Amino acid sequence: MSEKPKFYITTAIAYTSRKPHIGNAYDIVLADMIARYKKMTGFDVFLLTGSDEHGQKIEEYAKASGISPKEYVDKVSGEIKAVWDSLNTCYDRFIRTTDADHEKAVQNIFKKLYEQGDIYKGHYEGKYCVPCESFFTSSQLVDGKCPDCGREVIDSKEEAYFLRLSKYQDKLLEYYEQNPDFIKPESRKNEMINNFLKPGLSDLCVSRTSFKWGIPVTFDEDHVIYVWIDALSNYITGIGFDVDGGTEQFDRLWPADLHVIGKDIVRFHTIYWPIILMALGLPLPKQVLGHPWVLVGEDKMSKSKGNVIYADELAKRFGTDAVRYYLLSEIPFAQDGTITYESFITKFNADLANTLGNLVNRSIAMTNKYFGGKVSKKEIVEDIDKQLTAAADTAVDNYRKAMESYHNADACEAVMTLAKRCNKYIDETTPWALAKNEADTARLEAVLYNLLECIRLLGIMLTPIIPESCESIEKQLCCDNKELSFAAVADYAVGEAVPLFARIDAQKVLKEIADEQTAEKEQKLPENVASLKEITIDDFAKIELRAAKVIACEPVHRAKKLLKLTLDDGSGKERTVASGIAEWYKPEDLTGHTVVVVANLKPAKLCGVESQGMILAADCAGNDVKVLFIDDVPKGSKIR
RNA sequence: CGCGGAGUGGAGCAGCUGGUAGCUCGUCGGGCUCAUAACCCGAAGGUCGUUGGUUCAAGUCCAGCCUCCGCAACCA
Repeated sequence: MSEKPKFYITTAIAYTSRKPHIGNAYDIVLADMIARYKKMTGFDVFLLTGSDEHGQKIEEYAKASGISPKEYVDKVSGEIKAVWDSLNTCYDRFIRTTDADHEKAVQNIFKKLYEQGDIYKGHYEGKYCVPCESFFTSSQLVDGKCPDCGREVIDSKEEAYFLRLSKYQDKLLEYYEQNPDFIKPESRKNEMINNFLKPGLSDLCVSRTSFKWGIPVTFDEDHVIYVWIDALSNYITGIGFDVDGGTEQFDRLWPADLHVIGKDIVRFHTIYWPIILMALGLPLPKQVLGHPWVLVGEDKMSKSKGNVIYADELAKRFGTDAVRYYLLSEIPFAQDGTITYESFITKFNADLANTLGNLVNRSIAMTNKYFGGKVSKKEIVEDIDKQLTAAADTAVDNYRKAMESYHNADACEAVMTLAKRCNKYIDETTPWALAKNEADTARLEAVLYNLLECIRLLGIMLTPIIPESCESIEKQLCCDNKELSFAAVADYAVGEAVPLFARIDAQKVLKEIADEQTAEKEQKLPENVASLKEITIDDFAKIELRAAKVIACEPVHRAKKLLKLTLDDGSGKERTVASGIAEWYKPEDLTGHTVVVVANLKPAKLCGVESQGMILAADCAGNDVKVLFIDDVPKGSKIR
C-alpha cells in the first residue's frame, strides 16, 4: 500500500441526452489537470467521472428515436467516453448510473434513509394543468393560471417521497462556517446562503411516478428514484460504497477532496448532496469547485443555433493539447469564457507555436549545432544569468500558487512568462555571435545549459496541462529529471529538435471550416424536405390559411422574442397574434404588410398575450427567419 | 421591483483584504537571424459605465441610476 496521501477528485457526470459539446468537456479537462498536478506533487490520486443516464428526458428522446432508453444511453455514454478519451484524460473509473453496482447501492441508500425517517412518504401538492399534463407550484403560476397555456389549473396531489432537508439546515450552515473553503469561488457560496439557506429549506422531492426510466424504489414499485439521490450518489458508489459498509477503497478515498462541477449545479452539490451525506452519517466532501461556462462567442452553445463546437472534433483538427491548452488558459476562474475558432487559433499560434514551441526548437537546435547536443552545468556569474534564474524561480513560485488554488489560467501565464523571458535571454546573449569566437565557447555552453534547464522546468510545469507535448519535450531533452528547481541537472545530451506545434495558417483554416459548415448545411437540407410523414389532402384541408394585413405591431412586455401583431383578416374583427420573430423584425417592418395566417389554430396565451393563430415564416440558412409577405393578395383571401 | 453575472486603452482579460493602472492579441516604428515569416526592443492608445457618499487616498468599499448578458416565462 502506498504511503502517499490520497486525493479523490470527481467531475460532474455528464447527462446522456446528447453528445457533449466543448463546454461540457471543460469539467473533465479541468479535473484531469488537477489530478495530474496532484500526482506530480506526490498524491495518490483517484479521478472519477461518468454519465448520468436516467430521467424523463432520456425516456422521451429514446422514444423519439424509436429505441429503448438503454440502447439510447449506451450510445450517448459511448460518445461521452470517446470525447473524454480524445482529450487524453486519465480517469480511474467511468461510472454509469445504469451500472448494476450503482443501481443496487442507490436503492439501498434510499431504503436506509426511508427506514431511519429521513425520507418520508408525502404528497407533492401543487397545481395541475390538465391539457399540459404538468405540475406547478403556486409560485410558478402566472396570475393564478398555468404559466404554459394560461388556462385554469386544479389543485392536485401526487404521492411522492421527500428528503428532510430542514432537519440538517443548521448543521450545514455550521459546516460552511467551519470550512470557509468548502465552496469555490466565494461568490457562489454567498449565493447559496442568501438564496436558499437563509430563507429556509423546504423538503426535497426525491421520487417520481410520472416516468419509468429510473431506479425503482424497492419497497414501492410505482416510484422511481429521482435524479438527486441517483446521480449525486455516484461519488460514493463509484468507489465502492454501500450501506452495509464501505469497501477498503471507499474507506481510503472518502471524503472526496474535490468535486469539480459547473456553476449551474452548485446548489445540488453544496446543499442537497451534503445533506444526503449527513443523513448517511458520512463525512462531507472537502471542497466544491464551481467553474464557469464556455460560451461560443456571446452565445450559449445550442444545436438550434448551429454554433456547437465539439471537443473531439477540435482535437482532431488541432491536436489534443491545443484543446486542453485553450480551455485551461483562456477560461477565467469565476467568469464565463468564450471560444471561437479565431481566438483558438490566435492563442495557439501565439503561445504554443511561437513562444513555447519555437523556444524549444531553437534552443535544442543550437545545442546540437554548436556542441553536438552535449552541454554541462556552469557557474552562474553573469547578471543576465541571474536574472534568468530569478525569472525561473518566480515562474515556479507563481505556478505553484496558481495551481494550488486552481487558477489554471494564471498558471499558464506564469509558465508563458518564463518562456518569453527565455526568448529574451537568447536575444540578450546572442549565442550565434558567441559561436563565431572560440574564446566564447564556455560562455556559449553556459547560455545553452541555462536555456535547457528552463525548458526542462517549462516541460514539468506544463505536464498537467499539455501532457503529450511535454513528453515530446522530455524526449528531445533526453532528460527525465522531474525536479522543479533550476540547475538540478548536471549534464545534457539532447536529441534531435522536433517542432512541438506547427503554426496554423489562420486564414486558410478558417476558410476550410466555413466551407465545411456550409457543405454540412447543404447536405442536411434535402433530408429535411421530406422528413415528415405523408399526409392526405384531407389533413391539409383541416388547416385554414388566410391573407391578413398587419394593422399594428408592437413588442410584448417582458418577452424578448415575441412581437404582438394585430391583424385584419377581412372578417371585420381584429385578430391578435403573437409571433416569435422579434429577433429578426422590428414592429415597423411588419406594419402594412400582408401575411399568411393560420386562422383556425387553437388560441394560446404567451407571456400574457392571447395569440389567435400564427403567421407563416421561413427558416432560412444561417439562423435567419423570413416572414412570408403577400402584399398583392387582398386581405381575407383564403389560401390553399 | 423574478434570480444571477458583467461593464477597465481597438479586441479578450488581470487587478484579493483601498495608495496614482497591468497582461495577451492587434496597430505603428526599430533590431536580430539560432529558430516554426518565428524572436527581441520601443511607441501610440484608458477621466477603469454613470452619479453621489465614506476616506488623507477608490477601478478597488457603500448607495442610487444606465447598459449588456445568462437563467426563468415565452419563439402557436
